Order: sequence, then structure tokens, then C-alpha cells
Amino acid sequence: MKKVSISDIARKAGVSVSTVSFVMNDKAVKMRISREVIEKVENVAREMGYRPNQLARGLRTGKTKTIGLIVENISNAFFATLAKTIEDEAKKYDYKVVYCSTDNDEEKARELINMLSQRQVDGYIITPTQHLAEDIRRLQAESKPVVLIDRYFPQHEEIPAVLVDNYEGVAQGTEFLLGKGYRKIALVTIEAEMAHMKDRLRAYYDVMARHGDAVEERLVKVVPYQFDREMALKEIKNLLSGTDAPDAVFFLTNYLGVLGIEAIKDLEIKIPEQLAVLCFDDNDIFRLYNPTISVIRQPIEEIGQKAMFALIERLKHTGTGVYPEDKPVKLAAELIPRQSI
Amino acid sequence: MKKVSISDIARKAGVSVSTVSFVMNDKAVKMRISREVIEKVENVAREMGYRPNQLARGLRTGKTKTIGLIVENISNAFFATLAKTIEDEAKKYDYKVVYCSTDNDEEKARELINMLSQRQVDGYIITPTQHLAEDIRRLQAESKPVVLIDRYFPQHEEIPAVLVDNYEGVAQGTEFLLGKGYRKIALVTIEAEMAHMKDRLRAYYDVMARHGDAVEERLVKVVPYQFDREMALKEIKNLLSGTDAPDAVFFLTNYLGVLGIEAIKDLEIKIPEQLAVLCFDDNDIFRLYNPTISVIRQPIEEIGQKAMFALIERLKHTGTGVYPEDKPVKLAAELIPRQSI
DNA sequence: GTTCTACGCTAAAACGATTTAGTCCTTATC
DNA sequence: GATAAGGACTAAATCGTTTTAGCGTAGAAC
Repeated sequence: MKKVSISDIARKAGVSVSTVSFVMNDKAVKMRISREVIEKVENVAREMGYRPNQLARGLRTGKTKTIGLIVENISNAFFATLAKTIEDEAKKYDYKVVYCSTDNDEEKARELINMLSQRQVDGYIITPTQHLAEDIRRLQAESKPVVLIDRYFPQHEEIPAVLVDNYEGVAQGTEFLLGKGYRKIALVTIEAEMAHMKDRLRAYYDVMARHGDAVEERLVKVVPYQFDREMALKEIKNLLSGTDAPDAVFFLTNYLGVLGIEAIKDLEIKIPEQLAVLCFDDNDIFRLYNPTISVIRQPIEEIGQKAMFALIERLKHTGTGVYPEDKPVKLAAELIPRQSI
Repeated sequence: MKKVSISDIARKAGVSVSTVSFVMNDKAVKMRISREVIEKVENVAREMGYRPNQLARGLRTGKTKTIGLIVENISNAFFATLAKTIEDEAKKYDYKVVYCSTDNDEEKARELINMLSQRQVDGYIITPTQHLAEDIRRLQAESKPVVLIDRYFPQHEEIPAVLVDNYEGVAQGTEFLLGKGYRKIALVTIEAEMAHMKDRLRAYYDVMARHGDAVEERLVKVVPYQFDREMALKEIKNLLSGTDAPDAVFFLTNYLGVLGIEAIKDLEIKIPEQLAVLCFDDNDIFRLYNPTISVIRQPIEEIGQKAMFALIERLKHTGTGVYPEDKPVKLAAELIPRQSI
């Protein structure tokens, strides 16, 4: 049993394909198709279970009503929530989203852009990796709208982006720890190749300096980009134990925090008596852990909504020459104090 | 700047589109295109950055090299891992996967099938909801291969499925608890509308009966299908507290377990001294929680691989009339004892 | 009686690929 | 010297839609 096409409907209803097309696209009235014919066609289409072929439609119209979403890793809670929000938001505007993960691999990101481009998505929401600016400019040159999320290229103001204010978030967290009287504040971060991570790191240094506490470099642990789980665990344990151990630790990402919890658990360090813990970006585990872990919460839903809105605006305006303002948008983070401080 | 099409390449290279097509599809030799022309075309294509339009290609060939993956909820750890495995596996066979979540909603599932069907995916891997068998039969009638995962329709042996042996898994877990001397074993499950959950529940009853322990119905908590978080939390707390509280609890799903942990934490019940805890299906939280929580682990990777393999087999054989055997496949679960018992 | 307009619909081109059936040269065969 | 047999390509149909231009008829206008 083959799929039914528009011409099957036309044949069975005794009309032309054009007529069927008009009826199916609610253009029947505009094209002054008669009541009877409209009903006839609708009935036949329903009976035969007609579903228009989106490939053909997309080929003809140049629009697929699909947007491509590229995130770092869809199984990470942060990106999963973001993806969900974006999908829900897209649905409101009658767009479908197809998502994929880069695993933070530059080459893979490029491949994904290519794949989505070949599949003719109408627009892109991308969590970029390093060195992706050129590829994104190329999409823009093909007049495909792109909005970045979570990360941005400071030197490319013409690429719109929606992200949390990383600098403010970490500054706020560091101030909070200092305010609570902690002095030896350790920091665990990932190799900062992109601006958003550099902003986070810079905030820590700035705040510490502002309080007259020069940062002790031994307290800053930079985990390499593509890290080995066991290796990283060992390094964090190293940082947190020993004679002159820190009295607080600030993890700059979600998964580093989870790793940190594991390290602290293995070392049997008491939170918060021996060590205060703060993490950038929330996670189910932090809410449930015993004790609960304080976090800097990113406004995930807001990021998703704003990004989608920005994209839709651009989608509406493609070809009109009228463009919404670009420039990255930074949203406020929120400190959520829990038992770990 | 518009996208370059095959005819742009043809024009620039001074050959016909057919020739370009042959070269791009490695059929040049078979079509005895000369060395020089091949190189010429390849160079022009590279220079102009030609990427074939997959819509056009799919329309013409009837194959999109895409498979549709429908899961319950992509932000759930179990499905996220499954999706990742399936995606990796698909890549080996040169297929792309587009995934979407039903949120366990029958209507949404149907819509998703429709959407994927309109987009002409070549095959489906589906975590079905109730009453979806007919819709799936319809796909099969259109000779689109389908493989179910995680769930199945016992009354439809002609729909292939790959899942864990739910009955064996829960039986093993219950035996284990009994073997450790626990007698008042509570059970928390979700309203069992589909076979896989019925199997789990039945295993518990069977094993209890086999040991001569008739199940006390007050120890079995069935959380309604679309549950309210706070409500469910309260009910679980009810079950676990009071004068004649259970000495062990078995959560039949991942997210019920997480909810349970939260309840137990709120009640300040000591694990495992006051209450032993076991959960069907693993989760990061269980590995990290203090104490660590014992689980029945599903062989997620194996499910993904076997499902993908089964689908590929069917994809290869579509139209040949030769079909691989159907019938659901059940894989062994593994008990992972941790501190909670 | 011819020309207009409106009505209700259809023909055909177009989107960008793939693929079948040629076409037009050479060169080989008898 | 006519025919056959490659060799190296190309023309055109096709996939399933959308959309523009147009066609035939009927009644209105002059």
C-alpha cells in the first residue's frame, strides 16, 4: 500500500491537482472554489488519509517550517531543559525543531550545520563551539537567520545571541561567599576557550581583587577541555584535600559540580562545616543532595524564549531587508542559597 | 547570496546536470565519465561549496536516510542515553535520526508519527503509548519499518520490539530484598496501563506469593498516570511513614525513585537502617546519593543497538518480501547492589 | 451582436535532484 | 564500405507539491 499523493485525491475527486492544493491550503475561497467541490475534496482527502509530502512542499516553497537546534549535549540537564523550552516555543509559531549535539567538537559542529543546511532548515539556534563564527557568517550570507544561545562571539556583534550574564553571575556568587566569611575560595573551571567561560573566570578574579584578596593560583583548577573523568576526579580531590585546603569551592559548570560532589563524597568532607560549595547552573542532583547544594541559577526558560523570539523575528523579516537589532543579549542570573553554604 | 544547485555546477563546469549528478554520487566510473571531466566537476563543486539539497534528493529517490525516534521524554536520563546510543549506532549505517518526545500522551504520539511520516522518514523507533498499535500497523502497511523500544504490545507479535525483561528484573529485585530478610516490602509504581509495567507489577506479586508472603495491599502505592508532583510526594510519604511502616521500598521507575528519595529525605528516614531502597532503572542521582541507592539496571546500550540493528535489517529488506523475524526481544536486567540495602 | 467581467476551475512551470534511454562520435569487425 | 560496438556524455521524465497564468462559459453592458 503506497502513500496517497495529491494527484490520487484529484483523480478520485474528479478535479485537478491545483484545486486540491487550494483546498488543502485554505486558499479555496480566495480562488473561488465552490462549496460543493471544497467539500468533495475534503471528504476524499479525509477518507484516503492524505498527508502532504513535506519534502515536495519544502522543495517548492523553499520553506520547511523547521528550525535546527544545535546544543553541546542533549543529555545534559541544562541543554535538555533548554531544548524542551525551545521546542514548546517553536510549536507556538508552528515550527518543528530538530536537535543535535556537538559534544563540544568543532568539526562535529560544522558537520551538523552542513547536515541541517542540506535539509533546508529555515533557521538555526546554535550553542557554538570555538572558531565557528565563519561558518555562521556563511549561513547569514545565505540569509538563514541564526541565534546563538549560551555562548557568543564578543568580536562578532552582528551575530545575535541570548545568554546569561556570566560575569555578573559569578561576581554575585563570589561576593556571596566572601560575605559569608569564606576566604580561601577555590575555583574549578573548564579550560576557558570561549568568551562565556572567560567572563566567568574574570569575574572571580575581579571580585577577589576588589576585596583585596589576591587569588592564590593553587586554588584555581582548570580542567582540560576534553577531560578524562577519573583524571578530573583525582585533580579535584587534590585541590580540596591536603593541609592548606580551601574553605569554599565554586564550580563553574554543572557537570564539574556533579564531579565535585563525587570527589567530596569520596573524601568524606563535611559540607558546609569543612567546605562550602557553590555551583554555576542548577541540576536535580543539587536540589536533592544531602545537604542541598547552593547554585547560581540560569534563567533557562527565558533564554529559550528570548532566543526563539529573536529567531522568529528574523524569520519573518528575511528578504525584506528590514532586520531586527542584533547584538548579544545578557540575562540576569539568580543566586539560590541552599544548605551547602 | 543564494545556495548553489546542481545546475549551477553544471553551467560553470560546462557539462550537463546528469554528469554532475553521476560525479557527485560516485557513479562517474560506471557511467564512463572521463578523468578530466570528473576532476573539473569536482573542482567546481568544491569551489562553489555545493551541498546537494536533501529535500530534492529525498523526493526523487523516496529515501531520506533519516529515521524517526519517538521517546517518552528526551530529558529523562534513560531516554537521553538511549537516544544517544541510537544516534551513534545510526551514524554507522549512515542514517540521521530526528527525535521527539510524547510526554506519554497518546494524541501527541499520533501527531508525532504523522509529522515524521510527512517528512518521509525511512523508518521508526518508537516508545509507544497505549492504543498506538493501530497507528503502527498503518506504518507497517505503508512498508515503513518500525521497531518498538522499552515497551511492547503482547497481543501484536508482528510488531518487533526490544526491551528489558521487566518481569525477570523485578522478580530478581524482590527475591534479593526477601533474601536480605526484609519482609514488609512496599512497592511504588505508576498506573500500569501498558504491558511492560504490568509485567513488573506481576513479578512482585508472584515472587511474594511464592515465598508465602501474601502482599499487603496497603504497601502497594499506584501513582496515577499524569501525576501532580506534590501530590505524589505526599502519597509516597504517607506510604513510608506511620506506625506499621515498611522496612523496604521498591520503586518501579527511575523518576518515582527520584521522587522517593526526596520523600525519604524530607521524612529524615535513615537508609538502609530504617528503610532499604531499591529502584528499577539507574540514574546519576542514585550513584551519587548518600548513601548510594541500589538499582536494577537496564542494558540501555544493548537495547539501543539491538533496536537499531533490527531496524536496519528491515530497512535493507523493504520491498524484497523477505522479512526478518519479528517478535519482541527481551534482554536481561542486572541487579546493582549499593549501600541502600 | 460584439465586447467585458466574473466565475470556477485547470494547465503547466517550477523547485533540485536522480535515472533511463538515447545521441553522436570513433574505432573495430567482417 | 556497411554494420556493430563501445565510449562519453546529454535530454528528458520523474518525484509531489505550489502558484501563476489562462480558458471556457454565462450574463451584463453598450
